[in-house]
Order: sequence, then C-alpha cells, then structure tokens
Amino acid sequence: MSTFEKELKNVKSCSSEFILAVNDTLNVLNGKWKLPIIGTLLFGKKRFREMERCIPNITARMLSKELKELELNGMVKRTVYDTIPVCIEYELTKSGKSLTLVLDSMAVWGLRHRKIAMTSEKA
Amino acid sequence: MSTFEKELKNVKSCSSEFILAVNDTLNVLNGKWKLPIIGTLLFGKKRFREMERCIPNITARMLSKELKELELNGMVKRTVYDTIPVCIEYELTKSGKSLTLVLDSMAVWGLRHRKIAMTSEKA
DNA sequence: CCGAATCCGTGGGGATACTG
DNA sequence: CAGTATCCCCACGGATTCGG
Repeated sequence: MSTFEKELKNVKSCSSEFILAVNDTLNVLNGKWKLPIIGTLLFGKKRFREMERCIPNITARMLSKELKELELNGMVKRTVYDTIPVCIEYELTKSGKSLTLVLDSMAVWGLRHRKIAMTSEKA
Repeated sequence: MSTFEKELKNVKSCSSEFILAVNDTLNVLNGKWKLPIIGTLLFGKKRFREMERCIPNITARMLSKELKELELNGMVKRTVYDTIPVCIEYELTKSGKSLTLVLDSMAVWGLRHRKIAMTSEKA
C-alpha cells in the first residue's frame, strides 16, 4: 500500500475531513486568476510585467492581489533583486509545483467530461 | 503508455487548453455547496430533505439551486416517484462518480499542504 | 415534502489613475 | 518596472414567503 493510498484511506474514513481537505485545495485555486497565474509559472520564473503580458485581460491590480494571496498560501516565492530599476521574480514553491498532480487529474477529467457532454451521454 | 497518460500528453501540448480543461472542472465544483452536496451523494441516493439535514447550514433555496446546476452539468440524476406525497431522489451520474478520482487527489494534496503550512516549511 | 419566487446585502473583481 | 488607491457594478448567496 503506497503512502498516497494510506493517506487517502485516512481521509475517507471521516467524510467531513475529506470535504475540508478538498476545500483547502479549492480555496488555493479559487478566483478567476489563480489558475492562469500558476499555469504561466509552471514553465519557470517570471517577472511581473512578463506575467501581465502572458495572461490575457488580467489587470495589474488583480495580478498583484492574486500573487500576494498565492505567496501567503505558500504557493509562490517572490524574490527581489537590488538592481536599478528593481527586478522582481516570481516562481512556484515546492507546494506550488506539487499542485501539478492535482491539476493534471482535473485537466483529464475536464476533457473527458466535455467529450461526454458533447455527445450528450449525460447519464 | 496508459490512456490517462496519452490524454494528459495531448492536453499539456497546448497550455491554454490545459487551463481551459482545468477550469471546466473547477466550474463544476465552484460555489459554496457543490462539494458538500457531491460528498453526501457519494454514499448513495438521497432525498431532498435528507440532504438538507446532512449538510450543515444549507438552505432549501441553495440546495435546490445547486442541485439544478449539477443536474444541468450532468453530475446528478433526479428521479421522481409518483407517490403521495411525491418522493424525489437524487444520485450521482457516471460523470459525477468519476469526479471522485479528482476529489481524492485534491484531498490528499490539501492534507499534505496543511501539514506543510503548519510546520511553516513554506518553501 | 419539495421546491419556486422575491427581496436584498456583501464582496469579488473590473476600470482608471497615481506612486516610488 | 512593479505595484497602490479609488470607485463601482453585479453575481453569489442568505432570509423569507408562497405553491403543488
């Protein structure tokens, strides 16, 4: 029995804890911009402006706010370089990178479900 | 290479599609109540009142609205029995049940991350 | 018992302008 | 370049009431 399976068994033994744990994950991803932000950082460090250009329609205000939240949640690491003008880089932490496992399963489910919905086999 | 891995490779080849697919999944789960509702239905069919009692603090209005959305999304099946008074049962569809794979990975990540956050090893 | 309809408050998020 | 400050709108969700 893998570590993953053991953890899972422990979680499912109490459904409310299960819900809480899933909610924790949902909260990290919630809002309109968290996902695109994490998405762009999956390919490596980026600067603020760079991210603003990468993510369609995001405003500086939103980018700033979301990055701050992600930093508080320990998903993103912010590094300031004392150049002139200052250069600030954002990158995913270990926790942030580990989200890819979750994101992958969500992506696969999303695609499968879209196919099912399109062929209207809804049951 | 498994079916899962093949699908995943296809998704990741285009990052915007990856984001879209994840967003689809997020949208199915979004809002305050979707998750608790799916959670209670994981253990089998339930009637409206039953669910209302199972889910702390939910109002009938919210339960009704969320169930309707979940039905539209093809996650929940609604069955009306012509008894007096009418008896209506809700259950997860195949798509709904298949969400458990995603939910499981989210739960495990949530727990791991909570542990990390508590020992304040945020990087 | 199972909802639908209505009213309403809160806050997430957009637009714009400004600072160090 | 890397953000803040301010204003404003509207969708989410709560409370309550009514109907089949």
